[in-house]
Amino acid sequence: MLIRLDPASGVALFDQLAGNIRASIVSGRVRPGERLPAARELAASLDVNVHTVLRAYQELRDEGLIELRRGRGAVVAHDPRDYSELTAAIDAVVAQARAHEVPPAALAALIREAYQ
Amino acid sequence: MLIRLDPASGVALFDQLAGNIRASIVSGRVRPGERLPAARELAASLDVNVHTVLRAYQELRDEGLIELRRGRGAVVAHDPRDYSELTAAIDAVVAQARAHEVPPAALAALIREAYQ
DNA sequence: ACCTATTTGTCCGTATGTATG
DNA sequence: CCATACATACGGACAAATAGG
Repeated sequence: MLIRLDPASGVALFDQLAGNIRASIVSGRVRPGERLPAARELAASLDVNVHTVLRAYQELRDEGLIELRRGRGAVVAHDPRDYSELTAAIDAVVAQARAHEVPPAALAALIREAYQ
Repeated sequence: MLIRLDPASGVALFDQLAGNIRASIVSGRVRPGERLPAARELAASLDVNVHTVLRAYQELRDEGLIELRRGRGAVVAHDPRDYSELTAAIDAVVAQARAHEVPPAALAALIREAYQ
């Protein structure tokens, strides 16, 4: 995975990194099930702190793009299949969220809560 | 604001803190426009690290509950709304997701996609 | 069943940058 | 100009889950 970071770009390193990896995933250059480098490895090779990589990874995890497990590492998530009933329910929820101007992150938090 | 944290609870300190403040906001105990204590202040009074408080604050910011500005601090966002229809739609989506055994991460990805 | 290495998760500490007032 | 306060990044430490021998 070819990643270049520019500390003087104005955009945070962890965001540059997340953006870089995100592009690789959505473009299909890294495929579902594939494992990303360990955070400490990647940090060393990019010459940044582990926390910076972990924050990028956690950002991607929150977006559902990768899965993080202790001892296992970061793995690109499998594409969610579409089910018609589910997508209908999703459309309804999104419509409501839009109507109430609820931002995506808040909606995600509400749903996570409801899930448990 | 009366906050108590339990380091041995199993749930992360920053999550306990975010949950505590979130409850205060949605219940109306702290009102829109009201300013939360500065991160370093709150950290000192709770005897935790500044990062822990900042992470909790940023979690709430991502949910749209508070606004963070350098030099100004954390302010409760002002948008009193009725969420009953939204929560009903959320319940429906969660029920569908459960029925189809769609994990939370995948659901979040689907909703995020539908949002755009 | 046990131990060890791997890897993320959290927390602490410190330093510097940058927008606000 | 100056104090305030969040934003980012670095470093170190230990915990907890996972995988493999």
